[in-house]
Amino acid sequence: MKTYSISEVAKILNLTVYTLRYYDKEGLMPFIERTSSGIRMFKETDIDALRIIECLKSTGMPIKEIKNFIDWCSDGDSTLQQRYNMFIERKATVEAQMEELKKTLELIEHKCFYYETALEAGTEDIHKKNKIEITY
Amino acid sequence: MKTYSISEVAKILNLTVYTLRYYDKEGLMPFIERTSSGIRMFKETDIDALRIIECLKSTGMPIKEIKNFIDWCSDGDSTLQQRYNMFIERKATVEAQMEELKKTLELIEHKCFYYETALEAGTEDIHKKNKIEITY
DNA sequence: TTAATACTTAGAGTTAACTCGAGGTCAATG
DNA sequence: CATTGACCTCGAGTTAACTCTAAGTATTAA
Repeated sequence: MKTYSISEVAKILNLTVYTLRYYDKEGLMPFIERTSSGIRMFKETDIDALRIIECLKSTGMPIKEIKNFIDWCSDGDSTLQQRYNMFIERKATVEAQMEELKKTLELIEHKCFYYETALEAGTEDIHKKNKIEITY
Repeated sequence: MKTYSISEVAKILNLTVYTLRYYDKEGLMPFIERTSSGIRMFKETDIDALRIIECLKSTGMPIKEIKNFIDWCSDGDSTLQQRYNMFIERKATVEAQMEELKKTLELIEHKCFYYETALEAGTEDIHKKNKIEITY
């Protein structure tokens, strides 16, 4: 079974070796095996696990909470409910984030339009009722 | 014209007074007027400006870059192009973030399904070809 | 066999974004 | 006229997530 070095994994996942070692130090990678001389050997399944970690991270989950999940995984079937609950909760937060982003995008698109017309007019004043105000 | 105190604005925008003062310290609020005794008086337009700041922040823009934008606003029409470019760029990053989130959501939904079936079966083993592996 | 290269650890340093404490001012109320 | 509460500044402290340095080990290539 092929294994990967830390720098190979860093390249694959677009992370730095520092970050990977930091994750290991924080207990996010209890599954990584080592050579007799202590060098980490990453299996394909380890890389998949890291992808899940990255996925959770991208939902804004702090590393300490991700560690809880990793610990539950090591604990086996007795923690299935917790893990399920966690993903259901994550699903809700991501959906909320998408809603947030949608609103953000709308405001930004409005501003794009605002500046487009201001550029055409050569001045922002066309958007101001009262020309003394500055609109941010 | 009605004005608001810092604590009122904090309540409206769901921020702390500490955060608002921090933004001011960082130069994000050069437009806020003060009473003769130095107390900040927020106008409606100031609150709108803060909403834009929050919007930019929610796209992941660091405060120093938001400050650039605020400075451009104070500089007037000569910076219209920069500000337009900035919003176009923000639009692109938000769209990329939405794509990212979509993928994240798919993975999470997959995991919800994974744990749902595992819970029904009472064990995670049903998902494993090789029952010795742990799947994270 | 020696040089280069990639790995190891422990622990210190960095950065962003708050977050707060101390000490002070000011306006209103009993 | 003293007290209360909301405001002020300055600067220190906190936290998360890296990011890096130093000192050392292991593997390969000439």
